[in-house]
Amino acid sequence: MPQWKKRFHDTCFFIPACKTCPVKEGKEVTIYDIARQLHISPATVSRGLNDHPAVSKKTRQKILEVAQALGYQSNTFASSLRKQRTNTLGVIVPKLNSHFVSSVLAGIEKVANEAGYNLIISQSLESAQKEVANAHTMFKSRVDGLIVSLAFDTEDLSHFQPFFKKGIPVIFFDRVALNLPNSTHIIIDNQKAGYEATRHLIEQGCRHIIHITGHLARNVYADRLKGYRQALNEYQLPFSEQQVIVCPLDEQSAWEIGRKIADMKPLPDGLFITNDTFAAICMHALKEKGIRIPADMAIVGFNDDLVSRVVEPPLTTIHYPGQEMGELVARHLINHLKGTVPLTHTHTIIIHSELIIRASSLRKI
Amino acid sequence: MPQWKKRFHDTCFFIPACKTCPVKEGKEVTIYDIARQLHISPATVSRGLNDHPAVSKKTRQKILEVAQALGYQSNTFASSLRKQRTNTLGVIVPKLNSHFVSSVLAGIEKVANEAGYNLIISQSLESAQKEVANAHTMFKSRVDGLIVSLAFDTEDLSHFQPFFKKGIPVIFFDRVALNLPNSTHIIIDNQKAGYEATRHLIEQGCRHIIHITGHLARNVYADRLKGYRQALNEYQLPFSEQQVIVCPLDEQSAWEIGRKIADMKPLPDGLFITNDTFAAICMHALKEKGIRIPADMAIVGFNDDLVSRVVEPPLTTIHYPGQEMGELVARHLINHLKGTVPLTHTHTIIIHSELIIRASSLRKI
DNA sequence: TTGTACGCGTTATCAG
DNA sequence: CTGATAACGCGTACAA
Repeated sequence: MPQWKKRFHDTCFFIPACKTCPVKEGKEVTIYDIARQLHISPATVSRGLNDHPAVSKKTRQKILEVAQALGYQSNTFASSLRKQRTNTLGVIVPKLNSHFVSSVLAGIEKVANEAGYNLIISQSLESAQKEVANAHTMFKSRVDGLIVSLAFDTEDLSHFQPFFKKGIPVIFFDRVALNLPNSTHIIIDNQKAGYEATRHLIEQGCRHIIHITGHLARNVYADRLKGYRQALNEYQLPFSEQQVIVCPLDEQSAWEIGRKIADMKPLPDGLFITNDTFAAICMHALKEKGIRIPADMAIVGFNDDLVSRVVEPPLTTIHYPGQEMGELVARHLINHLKGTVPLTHTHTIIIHSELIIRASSLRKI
Repeated sequence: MPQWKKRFHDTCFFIPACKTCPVKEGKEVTIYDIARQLHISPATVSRGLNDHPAVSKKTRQKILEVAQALGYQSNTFASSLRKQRTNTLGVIVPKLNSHFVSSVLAGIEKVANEAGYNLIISQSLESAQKEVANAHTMFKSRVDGLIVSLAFDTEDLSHFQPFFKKGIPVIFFDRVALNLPNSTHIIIDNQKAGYEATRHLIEQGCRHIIHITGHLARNVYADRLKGYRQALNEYQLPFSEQQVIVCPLDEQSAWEIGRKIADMKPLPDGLFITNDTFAAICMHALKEKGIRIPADMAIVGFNDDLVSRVVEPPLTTIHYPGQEMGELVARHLINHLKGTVPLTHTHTIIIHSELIIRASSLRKI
């Protein structure tokens, strides 16, 4: 007698209707329980549950019924152990607490769910060190694929090497690592966005525009700066290093820098800030010092976060579709995992972004 | 010869220095590889890696060295399968995109990490239906414990039954289910908070205060309403159903209701709104209609979200410590899992909250 | 202190 | 179409 049948209580072995035996209290229901119930082999049960073509309609039907009746739940661990795949995607983002990021996550989750993938989400809280820890956890969890938006100050990317070595696809969005070979990036055209934001300010009559941005190791900030300079250049406005303020884009520095700008002489007449929340706080600090927005100083932010619609005056900003980006990222990764699309070469996808003009930058010239 | 040794390449079996055999390219490193390298049994390796007391310092040392050298990663699936535990906690929250929630998550993550637990996070997006799906996923992922803050409109709680049946602890925070037996809840005193917010408005001279809140099936909203009524009662102010507006607390209804309130006759002189973002948008809508805050109408929000500090005027609100709450929740759950603390009876922990007074409600009486 | 042998629940392979 | 059997990698009685 095969080993697995031994688990069956002796007296019940030939009594299919015995409800007490196959499902022991407190024990998980397994394919063996189903198999015993139907007097077939576990192998057939497994096939039936996985829609294997080589199983008759009738048996499949019966298997599903009994599975249902017994409340069977496939054991992911056994399955993952055997299949060497987890059907899980990892996601590492800088912060969960932003409109953009949670839109992206919603998009990723939608696509992942539909494709039968689970998600492990973690935030680096803008710390490279925590990002390394998160990547490590993801690797240990043996995710089938990884989706990343880099932390503020990540420079060394070696924590992704294990993934590359093992052939686990890594795909970046927004805060990407373009110099990394064999990876896919999904971004907006940050240079263009920076250019348009700056040009808009210039067209509104600004001549002395300060640019506040984050760590230039991040593509998003470096490219927006390029766009800013391109616009200045095109309109033959002077540029000096002092016009660019690089800082951590957190709440505290927003207050500090807002106040510092209010004291600048000559007072700048335009601000291009790469973060809405930061811009909102700055604006607040400036108004406290009696500076009128946009009359004295026009402001453009970035991200179209909710806060941009709530501050006074409403903030001109750059909008880009988070949900869409998330869906695209997930779809891309999953297609690759399913072998539909080879992801061999470095690949960059650029999605649309647009300038949303609101009162914070609109003024008569 | 034991079965596992067979995997070893014949010519290498007695040659410990052979680097090619034990670690096959593309293959995972297992405890067998380490065992072969050291000519000991896999059992010893397993014990060594798990700090089992019955293993000599010397062998443990050697095991760790080789593990390090080979880049060994314990296989979670095999381990979980064997141990019947996953060392994973599930977290279901309504929305990731809020200051409060992401603070809580940061707290949970901190404690969970320290205790060696992994996290699976998912958002219900305020939909009961999605919450059910998420709970199901968590159950299939066989989390060791579950942390939940309920969605807006969840009424039926049967999706948590499988957890209770299987003895998996479920712990609620903020949006809890107090009528559920055998579960722990961590909350603030919402009635007290509601009372203090309302009393503050009354003390500022408000006599006709509107309360805007969410679905009263949720404890947080029901209790705040109680507090609101308690304050009115105490100051012998009249109460009618029309003074309470129950609505989905989303962006769109914020605009609508803000405008509706501006047209009310008589115009109310105070608003107590159970959500900062909603309050911020409302305030905006009211100001567009020429209503002065706080002179014509004083406003109190809830949550101390970042937006409350950025709107104009800054919003009086209720602050409660998200990070602390998260740490407490996680610590409680983990203590229970480790068997330190029995979580048998229904148990409620109340943590501190406070009214933060800002300009939106401050006026001369 | 260490080794042996087995089972956790699935799935892949091979043989009917 | 179905069954038997052997892994997947780990942890642990039981034995030595």
